[in-house]
Amino acid sequence: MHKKYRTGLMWFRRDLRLQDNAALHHALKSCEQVFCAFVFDRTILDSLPKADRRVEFIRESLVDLNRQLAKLALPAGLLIRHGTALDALPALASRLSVDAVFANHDDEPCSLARDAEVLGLLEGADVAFHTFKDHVIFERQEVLTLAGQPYTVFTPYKKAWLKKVDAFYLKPYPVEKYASALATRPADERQDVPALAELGFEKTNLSALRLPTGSQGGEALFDDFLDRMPHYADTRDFPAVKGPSYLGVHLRFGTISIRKITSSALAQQQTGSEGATTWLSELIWRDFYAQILANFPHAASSAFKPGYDAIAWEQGEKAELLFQAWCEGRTGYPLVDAAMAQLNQTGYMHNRLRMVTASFLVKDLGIDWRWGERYFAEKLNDFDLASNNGGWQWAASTGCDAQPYFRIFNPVSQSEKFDADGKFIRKYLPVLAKLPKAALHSPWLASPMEQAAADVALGSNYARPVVAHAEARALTLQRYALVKKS
DNA sequence: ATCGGCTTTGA
DNA sequence: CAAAGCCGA
Repeated sequence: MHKKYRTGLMWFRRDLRLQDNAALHHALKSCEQVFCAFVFDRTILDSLPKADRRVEFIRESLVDLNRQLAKLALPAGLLIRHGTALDALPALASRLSVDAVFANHDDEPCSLARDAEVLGLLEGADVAFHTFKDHVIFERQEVLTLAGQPYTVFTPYKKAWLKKVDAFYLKPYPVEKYASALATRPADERQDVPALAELGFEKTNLSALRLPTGSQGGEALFDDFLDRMPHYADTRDFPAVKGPSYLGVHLRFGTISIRKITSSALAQQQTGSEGATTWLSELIWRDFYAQILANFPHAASSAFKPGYDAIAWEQGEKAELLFQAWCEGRTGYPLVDAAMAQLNQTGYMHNRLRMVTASFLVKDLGIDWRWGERYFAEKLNDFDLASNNGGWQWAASTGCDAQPYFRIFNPVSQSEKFDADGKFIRKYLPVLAKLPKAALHSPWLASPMEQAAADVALGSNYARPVVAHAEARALTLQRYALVKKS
């Protein structure tokens, strides 16, 4: 059988799986032999904290990937580099005498710029660079309005998405049956994955969190979610309930196939499952925001709606202190503080709470949404620029299809509604655990006797509210009213 | 070009 | 039930 290339290189990035992988599939089909590589990219890694759960997640997922490669074709395995992509890719291509490099799309602005540079370098060395859609169902300009423009409102986008989706777009890209094209890893390459310390990182509490890594972990989590999917619509809003799929981090690093889980959601939807419909909607949100970022990259650094960059956010020392209090979960609003504790301790935050904490930062503290966006970017295991940015802009009312600015979450009613018996708050704020249910959502309203009986001393072992919500709300309405005049 | 409709609400 | 403003057909 004649193939287009003799030797290819599969460059893994945010697609750390062998099942249903577009670029790998195409590489194996078009090359007689395919090497597999991963680069721990210093341009990304060097700015991360020394203990970062994502780096550990990636490393463990690579161990899994490496093991699976060996299982598929014994002499195969990952070639791992610690450096910059700009150095490593041309070097690998030259060392292995590669005719073409294969990778999956990553449409974040920095990644696109990096890939453009890599393309230039490879072209100069007469090496082809092929990239493929892999981590969304529809990307870039695939779903457009009748006028041929990208959608900026979710609901019509979703309708068009659902109309367009069919078996063709959900078909897996098989890998296993082409495994014979996997190349033998050169004998002088190390066979294991570097330890965290070798990469300059420290161990985190990842293993204690029992967050399964690698595509094996992704599959296990998805299997676990399948039984819960029918209840998703009823359970997803309550942070104390195991309602969500917890697949965010696996979608982020490609340790689960979006086509596989979307097919499953669509199939369950056919059976009339409301939960599947709601969950599918969440997957479509992910495509929506990826598409927004690809078509409107300015949103990565400024308000989607230009006028909103004129808002005068709080600045200076007072704002810094309030921001610190928010980051560390010391705002005095239990649901907000418990949510931030969850983020800080686990790298995960329940989606409902992402909205609550974002709304609180922007609309109660009057702080620039980008500060919060940056903090989430540093802490979230499942951090994805497109979704994180979209979520923050939505909460700040600066985005496309944003929440109207006068809609301001009330942190106490959200707490009463979505953590009614305080199970979540008690878990992450044990200091409040003894407060009766009625006092838990707004401890400052509890009588001194009640507080004392629960060993709560406001201003000492738990914060007093840093702002009064009603006043903050009024201020925010003023702050945003100025936008209309610009 | 008009018009229905807009994830997640607050009071 | 009130609260902009504009997207998308």
